[in-house]
Amino acid sequence: MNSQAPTLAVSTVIFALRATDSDEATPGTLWLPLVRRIREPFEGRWALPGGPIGGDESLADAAARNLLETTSLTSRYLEQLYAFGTVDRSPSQRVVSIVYWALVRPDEAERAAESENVRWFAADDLPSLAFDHNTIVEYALWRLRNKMEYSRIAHAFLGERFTLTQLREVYEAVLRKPLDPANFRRQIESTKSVVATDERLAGGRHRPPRLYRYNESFDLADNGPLPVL
Amino acid sequence: MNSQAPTLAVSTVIFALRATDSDEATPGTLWLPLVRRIREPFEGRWALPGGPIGGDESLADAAARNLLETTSLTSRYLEQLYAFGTVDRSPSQRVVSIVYWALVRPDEAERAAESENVRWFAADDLPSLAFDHNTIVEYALWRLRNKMEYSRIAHAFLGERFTLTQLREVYEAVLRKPLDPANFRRQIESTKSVVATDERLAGGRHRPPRLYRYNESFDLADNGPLPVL
DNA sequence: ATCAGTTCAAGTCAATTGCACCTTTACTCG
DNA sequence: CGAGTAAAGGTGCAATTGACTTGAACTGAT
Repeated sequence: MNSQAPTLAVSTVIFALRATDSDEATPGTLWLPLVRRIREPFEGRWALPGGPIGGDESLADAAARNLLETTSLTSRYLEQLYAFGTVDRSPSQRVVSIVYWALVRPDEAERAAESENVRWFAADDLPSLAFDHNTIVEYALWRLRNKMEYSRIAHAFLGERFTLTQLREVYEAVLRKPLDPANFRRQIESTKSVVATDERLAGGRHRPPRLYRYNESFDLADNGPLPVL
Repeated sequence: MNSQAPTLAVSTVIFALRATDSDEATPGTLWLPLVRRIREPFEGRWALPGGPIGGDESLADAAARNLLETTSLTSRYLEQLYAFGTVDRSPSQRVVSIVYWALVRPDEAERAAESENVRWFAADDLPSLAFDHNTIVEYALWRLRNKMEYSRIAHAFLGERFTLTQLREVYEAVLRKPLDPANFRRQIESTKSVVATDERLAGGRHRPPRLYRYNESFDLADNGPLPVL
């Protein structure tokens, strides 16, 4: 029996929407940045960004800091996913990982410049990752898709102003199914989660769509009485 | 800056339904067992049962073991709630608590004999607890009530066989609102989550209700692709 | 043995919601 | 100015929900 105290760490699954490189017309697919491990175990393999928890920071703070340090990313949406702690998830050493998931907007995503040790991957087409990180990403994907249907987190993928078509395309990319534009419009408008501005987006070869913004006084996440992160 | 590694612990919020002592007719209210702290900090105050994680057990195993050791309770339903880790939640020492929540059936609940250091409390009427445990219970209550509406966890409060009225009383006790018996019956039957047996419950001064059992091939919790606990 | 009381069980109906499809409007580009 | 395109708004059907009603089955008391 190994009576050594487990090591505690935080990791983060980051999601962003990016246009598929080859085809500009496709609505966009779900991507996530991974970092290459530079030491054993799993040296050279891709893994979720993460690290230890500082003595003077909360768990969410630690997740955000590790995110910034390893990928230069910041996020407007960060939520705890799950604590993973089976005995065999890391060889030789017992590690308990408290995993967060984050949504970043396109402008924020630009900061995660690809390098030798940071690369974006399509969420549906990942390589074999270090530790149990494939399992973790799968669970995060399930949570994202689940939460997409009963909350308004989709907004965290977009910038300040957006059209309803752009918002719908976020849903379509994450849920991987087409949505009826008319019904989508009605549903979103009925929730009052967005506010119409009097601006419009010109440039397309069609009627210019109205730009919307978030309704600040609207709970996007629906996480109950959780202590503020 | 305190660079000491945080201490890791598991705690569990346990829910059970018990008839209100004074009035046998009331459908039952939500209760949870607490243990009295026998050392500083918060010596003498009531707290959630919990303890350290052994080197050879998973997080859920640790929660179940601590549950058994401190309250003699076992549970058929145990799910991770949240990891709490703000810096100031415990004085003098940095503690990260991975909290589980459990549902126990009436026959299981009997095992938690009240003693000097274990006592049942009504969920809506708790004293001031140790650490941030009041916050934790509040969040667990929110999760329970939330999950009650989209999953079939209510069954975890009942024994092998039960009437639809008993099942409805579970919902009424947890959600704190009366439900129409006829509509409730229709909804439950449409989900196929229960199977009618040909037994009936005799003894009441009325038409004997049919007994039902769980549908084993039905996912009660809807927790996605989480690794099996 | 009959009756009163209680609860199970099944059915009705109106209101609401969700979803598929259709029409009109307003703009850009050639 | 006309063709093309997507926004914006509307219509109707099907499924679901909630309030209510009715009849059946059983126990315990008279």
